[in-house]
Amino acid sequence: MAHRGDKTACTLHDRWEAGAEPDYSDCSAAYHFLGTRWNLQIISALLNGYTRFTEIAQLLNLNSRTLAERLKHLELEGIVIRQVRNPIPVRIAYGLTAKGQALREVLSEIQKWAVYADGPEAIEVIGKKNGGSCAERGILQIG
Amino acid sequence: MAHRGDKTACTLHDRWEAGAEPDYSDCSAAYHFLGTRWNLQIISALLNGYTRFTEIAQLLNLNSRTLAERLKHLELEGIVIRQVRNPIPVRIAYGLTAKGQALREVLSEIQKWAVYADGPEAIEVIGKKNGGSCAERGILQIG
DNA sequence: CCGCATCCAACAAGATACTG
DNA sequence: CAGTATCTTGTTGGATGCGG
Repeated sequence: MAHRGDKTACTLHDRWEAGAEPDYSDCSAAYHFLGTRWNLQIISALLNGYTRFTEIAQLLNLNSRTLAERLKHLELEGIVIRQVRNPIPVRIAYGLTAKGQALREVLSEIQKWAVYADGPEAIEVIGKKNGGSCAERGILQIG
Repeated sequence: MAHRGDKTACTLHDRWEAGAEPDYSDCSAAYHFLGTRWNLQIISALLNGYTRFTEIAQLLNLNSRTLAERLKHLELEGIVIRQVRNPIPVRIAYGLTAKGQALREVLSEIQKWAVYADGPEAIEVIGKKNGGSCAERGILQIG
């Protein structure tokens, strides 16, 4: 996942120097982070009160290796806290920092979008599996 | 179970029909989609008015193979439209459907979060506008 | 047992070259 | 310009195994 960094490198400064608009510049880091697989789901699980490693792994059907890796990243980002609750048997509780909890707004927006996206217009796709063609609906406007 | 090869035209509906549990929320499909690499950045670019293939590729430092793949996928999801503007020389304009534009709210929330997240903790980076070292603080893991 | 590290197969993304 | 073909590299995730 380090490919892009080599080229684009430090996004914030580079974009400023390049004269890019603040619109895009500030959040390429956030996009990259949120666009990393499982991060959204993990945060969602934590927001919903799940705190244990294996709980989350089972909930998301995620193997332990990847989960451990993601949690470590999230910890380094200051989004997740790791608390050792019990030494033996090992009991660890994961939770969100303030910065992590601030993502609740984002996740909430995503939920709203998901409902909208599944609701009005994505209804006739149900005949999947067979034809395989997924999108045939009339599409609307262009930016 | 393999969450791996989801790349093949796996739509939102495919996901929940495949047995994604609504346990933690009913939008795991949306999480999966938004959590797919490059999708957020591509949508952001489109929202910001970029319409051309090479434009987007350069903006994101993304190679053409992956960009083509992602755009095709986004088209199948009904989020992106591909319009042929000129046959020769080939001129194609990409844009967002209504469903895609509805993501503006989500991206906007992400921006807000990014500002907040960079604010209190990564002040040094934001403070200076001219060149120099990119990130002292570890928040921007980009890479 | 629980959390996590290590090894390894499978797949996704990058670089480059090439077509219309 | 907008892709496709192909080869190479990097990342992901399952199996396994270990320390506590």
